[in-house]
Amino acid sequence: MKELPKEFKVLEIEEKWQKRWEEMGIHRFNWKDRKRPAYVIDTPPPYPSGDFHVGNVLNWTYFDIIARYKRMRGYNVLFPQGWDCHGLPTEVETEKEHNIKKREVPPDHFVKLCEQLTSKYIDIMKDSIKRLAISVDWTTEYKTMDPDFWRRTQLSFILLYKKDLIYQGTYPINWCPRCETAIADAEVQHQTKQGTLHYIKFPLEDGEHLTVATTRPELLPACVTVAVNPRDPRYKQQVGKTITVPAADRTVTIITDDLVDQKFGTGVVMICTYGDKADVKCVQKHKLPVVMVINQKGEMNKNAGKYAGLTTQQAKKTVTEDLEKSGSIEKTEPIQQEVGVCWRCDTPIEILEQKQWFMKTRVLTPLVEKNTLEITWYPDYMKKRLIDWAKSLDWDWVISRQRIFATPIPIWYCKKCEHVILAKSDWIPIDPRTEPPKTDKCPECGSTNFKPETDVLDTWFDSSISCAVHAGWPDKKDWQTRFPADLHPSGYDIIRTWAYYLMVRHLALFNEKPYRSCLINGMVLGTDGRMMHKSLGNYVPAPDVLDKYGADAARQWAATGGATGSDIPFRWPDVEYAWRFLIKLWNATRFAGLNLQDYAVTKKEVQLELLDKWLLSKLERVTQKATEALETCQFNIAMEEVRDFTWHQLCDCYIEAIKHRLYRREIYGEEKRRAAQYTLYTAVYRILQLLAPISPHIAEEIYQLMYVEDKKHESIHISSWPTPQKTYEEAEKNCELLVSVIGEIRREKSEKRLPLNTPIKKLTVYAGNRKSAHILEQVVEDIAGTCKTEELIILPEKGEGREVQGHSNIHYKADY
RNA sequence: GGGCCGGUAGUCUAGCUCGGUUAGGACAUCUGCUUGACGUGCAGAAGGUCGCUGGUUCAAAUCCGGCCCGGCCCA
Repeated sequence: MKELPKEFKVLEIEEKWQKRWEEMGIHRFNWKDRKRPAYVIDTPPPYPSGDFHVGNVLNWTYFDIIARYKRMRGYNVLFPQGWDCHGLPTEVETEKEHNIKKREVPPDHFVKLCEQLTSKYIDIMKDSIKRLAISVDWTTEYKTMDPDFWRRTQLSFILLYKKDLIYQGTYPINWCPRCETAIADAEVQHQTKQGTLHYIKFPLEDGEHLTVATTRPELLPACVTVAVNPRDPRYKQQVGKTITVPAADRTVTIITDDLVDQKFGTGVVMICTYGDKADVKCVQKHKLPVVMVINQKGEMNKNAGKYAGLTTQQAKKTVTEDLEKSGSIEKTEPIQQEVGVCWRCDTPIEILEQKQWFMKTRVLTPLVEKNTLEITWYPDYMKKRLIDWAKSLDWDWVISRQRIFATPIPIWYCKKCEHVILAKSDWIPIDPRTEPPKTDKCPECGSTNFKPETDVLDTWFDSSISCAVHAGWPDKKDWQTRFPADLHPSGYDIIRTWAYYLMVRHLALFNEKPYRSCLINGMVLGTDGRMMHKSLGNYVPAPDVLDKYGADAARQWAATGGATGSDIPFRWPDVEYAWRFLIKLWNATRFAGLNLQDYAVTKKEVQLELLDKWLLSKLERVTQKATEALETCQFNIAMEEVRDFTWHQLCDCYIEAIKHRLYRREIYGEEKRRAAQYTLYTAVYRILQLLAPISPHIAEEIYQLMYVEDKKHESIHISSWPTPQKTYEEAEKNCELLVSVIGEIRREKSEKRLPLNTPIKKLTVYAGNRKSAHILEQVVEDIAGTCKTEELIILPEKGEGREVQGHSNIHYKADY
């Protein structure tokens, strides 16, 4: 057994073990192991943004704790690591960096530039992940931009196409005019914005008019009807009449629809192509004409007449001015409105009708619900978010994107007959933008001229097959033995995307749920209580924390910040407290080490004192509680149990009370010293084991110095998780008396402003009855030794003096 | 408008599933103290209408109803 150095050099130690673990390969999954059960983590591949913030620290710590815990429980843990590379921000940044427009260079060239940028960011994030000691198996690393990965994405497309779950069609979709691409419902966020409600007069044939309230006068050229609620008595007479749309050369017929809210504006609304989803519903229901007035860049097109060429903002202004001139505006008023915006760039989205590729997701909703309910959720109520989301979807998933850096859609079209040619599974990976189909002629018309599909796939189409890919699909024949994954971790903000897309895609492909349990983390809040965000100035980069206090402390903050699933405020004092605990543990084990130098580990029975049994019994309870807590992902409880036991039970109470035995064997004897040594040795090792999943470096460092020769595991992280041992219930109960008496004496010394090591000349304890007296007699040495008592008398009778808190029949008198 | 979550000392948080201990802890505050591992420490102290309200119960932070406030998601 080696002595621990006086100083605990956190950063040095952490770096050392991160390297050694990688050399040892203890985090690697054994693909051939048939003995140990596998435990598969569906690591969400991060998007390589180059940032690793404390929010990442939180969620990565959560599932790394599970990974390390499960390894110690004897599982063959598959903890893979991928990168979800494709994405619009990378395209935008690449354009900026090289001062080019993506459509101006060949797609394969642009993709190369995006790949370079992505690789740079992956390296940065990889460093942070390693510094946090996330125990991923780096031999499994993959990038969704690698052809070997997108081969799988394309294969999934082919399979779903053949299952008739993918179709092409012209439907309304969400469109980001800045990104110039379709986006899915999940990619639309809602913001409250200040808008203006315009009350516009629509002339009736008889010279009267109806007033329509709208926030989007620029859509007047797209107005195809005017609607009122069928139960609205104000407009009963007008239904069916013809009305003129101002600013557009058009008359329409007034209809009724239940969707119209009588209380909004005047109760008369215009239906256009498309102001919102309600318009879409109304147009479909009444089979109204579609008049697209906005193009893909967010500009008015020729259908907008004189407004063609203006942006929607300019058009809003110009139309309003025109209406004012003609006296068509009755009034305007400010209004708070919810606007759908693109989640990547905050640009208000438009609803356009376009030819796109879709996956049939809504037909799977009952299956999604059933499987969601079969999954274990931590915490349980989070399942509702997924179910509610799935049920609320109005449209199928639009999977085509008008971008470049993404997985190509493996489709060509016959130039002559428009026949769709789907890639065969042995053609992929293939990029239709640069490669022709591997066939001579169109199977329909025999033509040899093809044109490629230039659209690409939604990035979620890559990342939503991760569970199957991690398991080894489609190449490893036994991939289904590792599927579904045991754990899918996710923030609650991405349940509707990540958790949902995984669910719907794996169900569609394999008719099986992708994961058996789902671990949800909350958001990290800044010290001001608001969600941590760069723009709010309350942002803390992870390296700041790691540089100052190290990974073990940062991980403790993550574990103890709050209940799993709830939002966790970032607090420097918490990290500092965690760091102080590490120092405390270091010093306690250093004390143990110094006093264990002559301790020989043998199987020989030791004669345990009451206090030893008390500590060992408490140790078993902590073990049990920590185990139960980890089994249910209650990291805060697990850590607090270990921390509280170590700091208070072991250090403040037990160590202080055995010093006399350790230091003065000539008085107390070798056997009692050995019992204290055995107890210390056992307790410290157990603490290290319980702490290992949460603060892995310090646990390893102390283990390697003090225990490796005896325990012989290459690393503490592959030692077996402790199973419950014998408890001593009577010793626990009796020792509470001892602890109370010592506590009362300390309190008295404190009140009298005396140092704790002030000797007591004579201490007389009135135990109140024979039973208590008998118990205290067994621990006289502990009381005397801890409280520096020269003469100690225990009497069974009741007596005068200071009352021991919690034991009203016990009193004592101390003479100093 | 709907759904979900939260409201516990100055601040943050645990406990609520399954009602019963003096409501646990951290930070901050105050008072002391070299206990031969640790002042990065130790021993103490003070600080609470458990959002409000009604109900169930012998008993409610905990269960049920209503309301108020905050957050998130969705219309």
